Amino acid sequence: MPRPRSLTQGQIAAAALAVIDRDGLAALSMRTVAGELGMSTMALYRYVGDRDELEGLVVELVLDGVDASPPPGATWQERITVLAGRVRERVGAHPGVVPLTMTHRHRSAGILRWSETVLGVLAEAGVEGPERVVALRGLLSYLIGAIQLEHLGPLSGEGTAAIAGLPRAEFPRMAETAGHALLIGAEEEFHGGLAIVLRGIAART
Amino acid sequence: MPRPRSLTQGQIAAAALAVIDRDGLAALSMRTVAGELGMSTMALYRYVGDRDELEGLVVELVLDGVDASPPPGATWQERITVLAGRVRERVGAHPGVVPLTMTHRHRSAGILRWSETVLGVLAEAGVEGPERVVALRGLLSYLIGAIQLEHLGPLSGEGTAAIAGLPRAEFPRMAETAGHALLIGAEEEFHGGLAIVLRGIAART
DNA sequence: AATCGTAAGCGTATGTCGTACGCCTACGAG
DNA sequence: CTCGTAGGCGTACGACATACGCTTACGATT
Repeated sequence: MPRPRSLTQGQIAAAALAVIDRDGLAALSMRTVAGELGMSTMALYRYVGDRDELEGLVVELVLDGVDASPPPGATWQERITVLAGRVRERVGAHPGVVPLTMTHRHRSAGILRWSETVLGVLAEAGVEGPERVVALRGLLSYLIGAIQLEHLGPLSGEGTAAIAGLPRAEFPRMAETAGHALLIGAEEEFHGGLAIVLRGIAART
Repeated sequence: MPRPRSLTQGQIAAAALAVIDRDGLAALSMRTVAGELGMSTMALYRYVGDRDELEGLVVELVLDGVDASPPPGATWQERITVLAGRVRERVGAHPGVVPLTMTHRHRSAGILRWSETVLGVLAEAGVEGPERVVALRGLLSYLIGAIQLEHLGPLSGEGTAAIAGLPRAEFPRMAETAGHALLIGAEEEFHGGLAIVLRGIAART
């Protein structure tokens, strides 16, 4: 009977994501998103309860875009690598939302499906019971940390600069390591770390 | 010649940390910290350039409290476990600062010393060159992710509730896994995941 | 075709935030 | 005793989230 809604939550989320992608996370506000949609600020509150919920929708939009279907791959390690890569790729396409993903991760049905698929692959690999819980959480921990390190770590090269300027006498290993670090790309680093975790799961006692 | 400073940056950071520990991260503002110190709001700006710098000081205070001395332990795995545990313990004592640690991590000299020590232990273990960089970053990724998962994951049990209410038919593995998850404490989960990473480093090709 | 209840959409207002700017004043060197 | 410097503070401004109440478009009913 009443007036129909003119926008879906998906359109709201898309507008917010557009603001973040264009002007950065700091530019996200109820005003900017409303402006992006051509509505007044308060009209937005007919669609979302508060700013927090808006952020949740953005994360949902990004994370639900992750393909959770069982991936190709000869071994279970390859399959999990594909699955992890999908998350990294999708989130990496919108670096601004990285800080939001942690707090709103649980709202995404897509990421739950993704977890379900990962658990299936782990089961294939013979990982069972509590061991499988620990493996999944370990994998998730690495994935979260690695993505954050990749996108929030340098922060305009501040970190790299700090390490480069370290007193070599007091930090001999760091200085040496910084040299090696230059030879390694982000991609290689991510997959190298992931390979460590996968070897660790495979080599369970 | 001029009037001497009446406060150190350490005292400022301690006041801010007290606010966070008592009233949560959301309560942190220039006004509340100034109030905690018994000064006016603007007096604070004689000590810190802006809010961002204040946050950096808090992270520094927390992270510099991590003992970076070479730890006891028969094997290198045990030594790294002790080192990682120190960070988890220290940060876990101030859960409110967890969201700040990622963005301001690099400002802490203490965490650099900690990294130096970790690199030393990895060297002992025979991990060299670029392989050592990947191992350190992998370890860091896991540590960051695990700590965040531990402190931002449940968020008033919202995540657990969401998983518990999942349609069993569509998410058979998740349902099964949730059951196992109840048997595992946070401590056990953290060390289990860390053990995976350490096994993965040990089993390097 | 006329009516009317409902919810969409908006304008205004409040309180909080970070912080720019300028004044006053305590201090220690001369 | 004096005076330049820098510490400390009050006021003010613009941006923010959001509570509240008004107006208006719509579609189901008459």
